[in-house]
Amino acid sequence: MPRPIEFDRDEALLRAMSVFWRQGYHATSVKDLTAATHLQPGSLYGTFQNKRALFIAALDAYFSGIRERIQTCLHSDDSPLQRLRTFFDMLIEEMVCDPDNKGCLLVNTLLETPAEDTEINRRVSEMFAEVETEFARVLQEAQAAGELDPSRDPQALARLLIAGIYGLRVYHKTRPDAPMLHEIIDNLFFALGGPSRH
Amino acid sequence: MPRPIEFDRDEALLRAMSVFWRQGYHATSVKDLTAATHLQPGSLYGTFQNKRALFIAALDAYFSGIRERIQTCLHSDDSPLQRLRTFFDMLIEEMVCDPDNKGCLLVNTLLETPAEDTEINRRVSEMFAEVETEFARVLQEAQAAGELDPSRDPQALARLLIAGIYGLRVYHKTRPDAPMLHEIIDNLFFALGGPSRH
DNA sequence: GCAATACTTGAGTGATTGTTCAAGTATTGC
DNA sequence: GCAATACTTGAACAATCACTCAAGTATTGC
Repeated sequence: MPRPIEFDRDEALLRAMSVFWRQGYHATSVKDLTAATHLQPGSLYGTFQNKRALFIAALDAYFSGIRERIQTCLHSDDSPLQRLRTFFDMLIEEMVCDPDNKGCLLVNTLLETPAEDTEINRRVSEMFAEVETEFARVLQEAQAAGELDPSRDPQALARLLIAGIYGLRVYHKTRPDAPMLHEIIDNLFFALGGPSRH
Repeated sequence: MPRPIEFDRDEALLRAMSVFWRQGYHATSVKDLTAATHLQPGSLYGTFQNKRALFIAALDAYFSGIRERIQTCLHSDDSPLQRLRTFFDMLIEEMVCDPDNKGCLLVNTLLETPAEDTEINRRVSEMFAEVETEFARVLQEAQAAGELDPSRDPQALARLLIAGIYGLRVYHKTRPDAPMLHEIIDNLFFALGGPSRH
């Protein structure tokens, strides 16, 4: 009996995410959002409570896209360490190919959000914790395969790799140079034991 | 003949910097700035052109504080690698002790500023380039002292260390845990060759 | 066709944004 | 004490902010 919704909620969410990604939360106005989503303020607020809630929904949408690509990358039939290496190579490729140089919405959000905002900080932290767990799992596989010294702590090394993602993301902002970023990862993988096996 | 300025320009700048540091550029209003500096809008704009120029001045003030501490740290009479290590330990101590968990104004700025804003991005990038050069110099010393494999590229390793700073800064936002951050640096220094000598 | 339903519209809310500027005031050289 | 100088003040600016809501409109079950 009711009039059906005309627009695609998910498509609007993706468009909103794209704006937040490019500009950050504070620099994005509701006007920007209505323009990007082609939604009137009324529809926007009817669908997503308010600007903040829309932002949080955008964070979730962003991460679910990431999660997918991480899974396929870390479950290929390459060797464990090679899979991790491929992940970082892919990350660099993505960064370098982005003409807007937007970086990662999650990392940007971590630094834009004040520490008092526990909800957003917790949410994003948990997302990276999930990736960290995946990394640790692959590192354990590497130990089982004899690729990684069994005396090393996989969880600790997973944290190093996560910090490596952060490092890449910020470094890229200062100097978007693919070979140089690859070299940073070469040297980071040195920490996993021995020279890179490229 | 003219009436002398009543307030201390540098003190006002430091107060403004503190607000930008805590809240970021966009989240800081001119009202926040007048409140923090105890300056009326007129005096603020008379002294520092506008909000943006004040922000850039704050970035410079922030970095000159950093530069000083880096210099003393990297010129102690410890061994070269130990000096680098001490720098990172100091960095972690600072981060953990900050009750506001503000992070680094420069890193925060890098991620908040869109890539189109070349002026601010260039300025901050150059600041880190200066630190990178210092790191490379110390790493060369380490090679001369037999602490670092002479076949490694000091400049490349300096970039890894800079990325390490970035990594720490972001990781700290997700989990402010000192021992864990130290462990990340332990593992990062693994990449410089061999286990940490702590 | 007729209620009933609820999505869409966009003008309008008050608050806040960054910025300006004329009026007021304090100091100095003479 | 008197100009001359210029710093200080804060009200006021237009623009924008996030957000609301009554009016308009399209669809459905009957």
